[in-house]
Formats: sequence, structure tokens, C-alpha cells
Amino acid sequence: MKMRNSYTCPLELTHDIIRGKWKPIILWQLGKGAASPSALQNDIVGIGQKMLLQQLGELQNFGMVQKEQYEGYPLKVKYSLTEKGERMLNIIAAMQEIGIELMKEDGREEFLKNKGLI
Amino acid sequence: MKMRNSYTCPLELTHDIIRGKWKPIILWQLGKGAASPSALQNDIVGIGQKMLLQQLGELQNFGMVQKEQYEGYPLKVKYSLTEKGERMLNIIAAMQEIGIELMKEDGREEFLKNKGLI
DNA sequence: CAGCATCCGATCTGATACTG
DNA sequence: CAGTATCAGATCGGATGCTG
Repeated sequence: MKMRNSYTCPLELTHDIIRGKWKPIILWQLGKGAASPSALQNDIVGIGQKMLLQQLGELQNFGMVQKEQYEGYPLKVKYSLTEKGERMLNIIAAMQEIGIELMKEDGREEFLKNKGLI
Repeated sequence: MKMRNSYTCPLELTHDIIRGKWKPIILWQLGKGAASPSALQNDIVGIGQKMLLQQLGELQNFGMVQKEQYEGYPLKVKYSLTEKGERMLNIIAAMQEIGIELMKEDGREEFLKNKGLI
């Protein structure tokens, strides 16, 4: 993910962190608790291994996510939110809330009901 | 801006709306009040006319921004936030806040002071 | 199972030139 | 001043195959 070389405004930093098609949803999933890559890939519809690991790596670089590795076979790895990540999750949660409202106003209650969101 | 064809989660809708390098900063600027394209271009460092108008158009399609036109020459146009846009601005403001905190923790107080943010 | 490298098409962005 | 068209380069995203 290409980042700005310099920032005009702190807003842009936050935007860089959650930019990328999958970052918000990854954070959202991790908000439910630590998870392995394969578990995440199961939970996030449509994501491939490459994008998942790539974006997890970027979130790690931003200090939003941390990785734990365990010895032995089969390999076991666990990703989880850092404290910064938890704070960023507040933004994600707010985005979810607005998304729900916008969908309601747009007559998409059906979708929301199917997801158990209303 | 390419949008998802279908959504798994309301979060993704919100993400689509603020995706794009300039959308958050445009909303932020409009949060200060209605503005003409040329005024916005002055206030947003580095943006070109094409990107500005393109992203304003997309924000309009999402119902976040509205446009007012006046008759006569020189042409005069004013963009402003809609009610939905105002609500989205809450997200943007939260992004700004987190961005400020992250920069502080990252030792970039200098930058923030120069901007008058702390 | 976790992770990396590579290739390729789809998108995004920006510069420039042009219209009303 | 506002807005559109076009073109080229940079970036992104996804599929596939390979390694430990």
C-alpha cells in the first residue's frame, strides 16, 4: 500500500491506515478476538491468502495488529489487535453504525435483517 | 472509483464512501462550511482540479455533498455537506482525533504544533 | 498451515489540453 | 471559474505455484 510521503493533516495518517479494500473488515474481525490466518480467511468472504497476509503485515507495521507464533507442526499463528488497534476499532465500529443507518435509509433493511443487524 | 458490487457488511459501504485519497480531506474542509471548487483547491494542498471535481462528484452520488450553482459570469458554484455528509463528518472528526494521538505517540508533536493542533 | 514471489489485468491518480 | 476528455504511469488486487 502506497502511503503519502508527507502529511498535511493527521486525518491523512488515519486514512492511510484503514485504506485498502480489506483493512476495515480485518480489524473488525480481529475485534472479536485473536484469530489465525486461516480462521480469518474463512470469516472474510472473498479474501485470498495473499491479500490477507499483506494487509495484516501493513496493519502490523502501523502497530494496529500483533502476531504470535507457536512452535511445531502444524504451524500455528495468531493475530490480534494491539492497544492502538483497539482504539482504531472505535472508528471501525462507528463506520459500521453509519453504514447500517445509510442502508436503512436506503431501504436495505432486508440485507440488515439477514445479517442479524436489526 | 470502483465500488463493490455487493456488500458483506455495512462497514464496507462506509469504507467505499470515504475511500479515495482525497475524500476525507474534502469532507473535512466542507465541514468548515460551503466552498467553491477553487477555494477547496486552494485549501487542499496537492490536489488537482480533476481529482477534486471527480471526488466531489462521487461524494454527491453518495449523497454526502450537494452542489449549488449560480447564474452568470464568472461561473459560481458552491459545494456543501448534506445532512448525511454531516453525519459522516463525525467519522472524519474521529479519524482526525486518532491521527493526532498516533502522531503524538510517534513523537511528531512538532508537526502538530505547526498546525496549531496542540 | 503460514508465508513468499511473480505475473497480469483492473483501477487510480495526475498532467495537460480543451469547452462553456 | 467550473467542468470534461484523454493519456500515461503508478498502484492495487487476485490467481497461481513454491517453500519451510
